Amino acid sequence: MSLPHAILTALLEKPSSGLELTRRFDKSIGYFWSATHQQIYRELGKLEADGLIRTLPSEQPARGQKKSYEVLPAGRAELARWTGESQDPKPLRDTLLLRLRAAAVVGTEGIEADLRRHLDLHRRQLAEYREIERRDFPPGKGEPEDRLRHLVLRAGIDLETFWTGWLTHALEEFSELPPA
Amino acid sequence: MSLPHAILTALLEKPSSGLELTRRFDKSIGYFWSATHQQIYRELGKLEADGLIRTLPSEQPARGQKKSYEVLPAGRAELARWTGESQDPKPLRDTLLLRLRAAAVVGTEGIEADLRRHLDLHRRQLAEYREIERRDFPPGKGEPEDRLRHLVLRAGIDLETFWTGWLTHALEEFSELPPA
DNA sequence: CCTTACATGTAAGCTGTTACATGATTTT
DNA sequence: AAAATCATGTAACAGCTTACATGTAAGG
Repeated sequence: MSLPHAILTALLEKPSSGLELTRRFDKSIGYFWSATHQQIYRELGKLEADGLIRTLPSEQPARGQKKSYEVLPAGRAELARWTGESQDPKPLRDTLLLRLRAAAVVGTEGIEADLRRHLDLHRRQLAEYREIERRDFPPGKGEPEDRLRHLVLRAGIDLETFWTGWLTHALEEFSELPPA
Repeated sequence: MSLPHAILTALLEKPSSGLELTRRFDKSIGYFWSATHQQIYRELGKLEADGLIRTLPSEQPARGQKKSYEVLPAGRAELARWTGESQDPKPLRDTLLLRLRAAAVVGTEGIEADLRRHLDLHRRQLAEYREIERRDFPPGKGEPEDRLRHLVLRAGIDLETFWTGWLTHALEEFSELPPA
């Protein structure tokens, strides 16, 4: 149950409307926690009902009208509590690895092209992360909050580096495999 | 929708009962696709209803009695189709990275201890994978199926290597951060 | 006006999680 | 005979996905 906390974090960084949040979940936040607009609207309703956020007083709510939210003290407290809590890492669930394991049984027909496609996607993502790093985190120390955010971005960079490396290796293996 | 295909793969590798599958999902298969026994029993029912698997003829089904399944030709065909299909990689969803991002806003209270705990867990997992590699994949070429399975295990090893490296780096950063 | 983009929301279905229920087998 | 373990299953709920519905605002 992390979506409400992802939204609280986003709103603390900057009060936003549902659609603005959706946009931000397609970028920075979405790099490690994705969500659709339906998830976000539903969760905003719950958070408001629970008294963790409220609509900005300046704007009057109406259907089809923009409605921005900000975090209340109770919301900040809940986020701090959740952040400091001990949590177990979730077991991995990766379709591509599963498909490779299946391919060992039913044959590799068609999967090599998709490995190439994934490699390309991960290379693009890696390039994007590196560009963000160059732009937002110039060499030098910076504020503690920036160092934490840089650390998170570093995880993204290292993960994409892993995938591109592993996929490259996988494709080499395929080129040595007997043809189907 | 990958659980049925994970089960088909497991059953092709070896016909099994629900509980045996559950055990195997706690080990090898579960390293990249986890599932609880309730998910497995429900899915076995669906797969049987869809004519993709059947109970072994030798055993008569009864509540509380062991009931083993094997894959039918239609099941193998469906697995081959799914394996060769083009699929997009799922966006990352990682709670630890989210918590770090939240910590940049609400403070790092309590999170450092959990980073240490995660580092320890990932080190153990890495050691386990390396032991499996040593035991099951001795140097030398081997059969194509084995090379594919080795490739999958390699992904696990490289992923755990990434996490241990990144967590070590993260803890170094924390030691340089001003105390809360 | 008409279309497009913006903005919020409803509904249904599927997947995953947690707690519990029931019968069979083995051990003490 | 009781207790523990094996094995399968039911029920309820929470979370995510997909498709659709509704209204507003801006540009041509």
